[in-house]
Amino acid sequence: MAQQPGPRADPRPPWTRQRVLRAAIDLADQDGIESLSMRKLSQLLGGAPMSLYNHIANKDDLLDGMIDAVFSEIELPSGEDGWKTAMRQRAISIRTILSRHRWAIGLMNSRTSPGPATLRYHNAVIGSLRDAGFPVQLAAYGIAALDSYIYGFALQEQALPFPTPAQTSQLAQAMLEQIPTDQYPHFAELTIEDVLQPGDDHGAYEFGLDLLLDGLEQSLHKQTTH
Amino acid sequence: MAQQPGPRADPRPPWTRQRVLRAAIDLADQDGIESLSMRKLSQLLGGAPMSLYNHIANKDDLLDGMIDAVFSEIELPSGEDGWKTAMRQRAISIRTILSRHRWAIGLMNSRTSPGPATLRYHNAVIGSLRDAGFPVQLAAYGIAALDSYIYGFALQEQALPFPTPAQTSQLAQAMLEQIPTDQYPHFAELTIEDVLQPGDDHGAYEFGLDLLLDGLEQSLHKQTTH
DNA sequence: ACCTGAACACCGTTCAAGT
DNA sequence: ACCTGAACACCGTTCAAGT
Repeated sequence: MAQQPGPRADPRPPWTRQRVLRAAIDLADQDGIESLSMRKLSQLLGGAPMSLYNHIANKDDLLDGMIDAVFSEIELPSGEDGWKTAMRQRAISIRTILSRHRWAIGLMNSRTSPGPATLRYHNAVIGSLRDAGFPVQLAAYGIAALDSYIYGFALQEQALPFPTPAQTSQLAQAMLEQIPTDQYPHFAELTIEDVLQPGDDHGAYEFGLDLLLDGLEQSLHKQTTH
Repeated sequence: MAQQPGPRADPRPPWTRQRVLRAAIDLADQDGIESLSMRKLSQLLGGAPMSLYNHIANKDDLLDGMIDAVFSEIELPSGEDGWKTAMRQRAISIRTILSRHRWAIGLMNSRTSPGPATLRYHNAVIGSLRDAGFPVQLAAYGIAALDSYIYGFALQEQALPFPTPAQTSQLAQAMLEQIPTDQYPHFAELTIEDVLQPGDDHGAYEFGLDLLLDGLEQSLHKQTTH
């Protein structure tokens, strides 16, 4: 009986790269990327810091793996409902995922050795536009514009120190009270009339997104009718 | 004579907050934000780590000061040539400045105690749109869209590990050789036909920027003619 | 093949002591 | 008022030693 402890009995399952990555992502999700240290991670897994190096090369490799895991969470564009729908779904999917993995935003585009999920994803995104008739150059520009917007918006959302709109409003209120509002009337007005209003600003995201998508559609028509 | 050493003679001028911030920015510009440590900074200034704390409260305060200094470098919108020109100049100005201060990109929107230069800047940007007839809500959405694009584009440029297009092409070439290109044909095609071509892609930045500005102009007309 | 303790060269910051 | 050495609680990683 002691030889067959069953899957739940062992408090310390053997480490794998998968398990290490999962624990690292959970830690970063909960406590922020600045709390992710090799020492804390090993402690969370119930072992010594150096044991990690049997499954990952170093911290950089750890980050590469974490980012590839995040890319694997993004829904691939289906290609059935047209490029515009595909790009809108992509934008919304990334926003949702990055709200769970706020630490990932600055890293999604800065890893120089992309994993398989990252490559599959990028290939599908480009393919969605190319199949819809986008010339290579316009596809490149279009994706750069959309990605800039998507990651930039996420960057600004991540900058909010609290996840809920109510808490954010409260902080904005406190910030505003420390500022000489008569010197910055426009700033004060916009903060009061917009930032202090609750609501998760789904509107703001789609507003800019649609400006880009509609503009891209016009660019596509111009290029193809010439 | 020894009492009057002249400005160049003293190798260790007294530290001031100004001088500390300047040295910190220079260090971050040259070696990256991860190299900016209190210890290295104090060494650069020719003193002990703890001496820094006579001029700044802690590292967070140091970052606050650095970011406010970066905001002070951005040209304020003049307001004479219309909001569209003002916003385009703002976008180009930020891109130029963030190429010098790549470490700043992720921090511009995440500091919760904005300094005077930051407040003056934001107030001027909002004012530029409000004076042109933008309702508060549309100004807020418009700035959010533009800022997302501006910072997101900078984030992607910063992600490039080398500052010059030639070096970047070379790295992309090396990356591409390690990838099974037949599995990712769209990715390979775009990399070869776009990324590997030299040129600093001024075009890509203005392309997305104009999509947003033209779209914003249409939104403004719609709102004001109703 | 996988794990690990000790050690090294780093961090930011507190505290107490100097001038 | 400004500076600083020692100390504390942290880092990532190398190396040598275990099973």
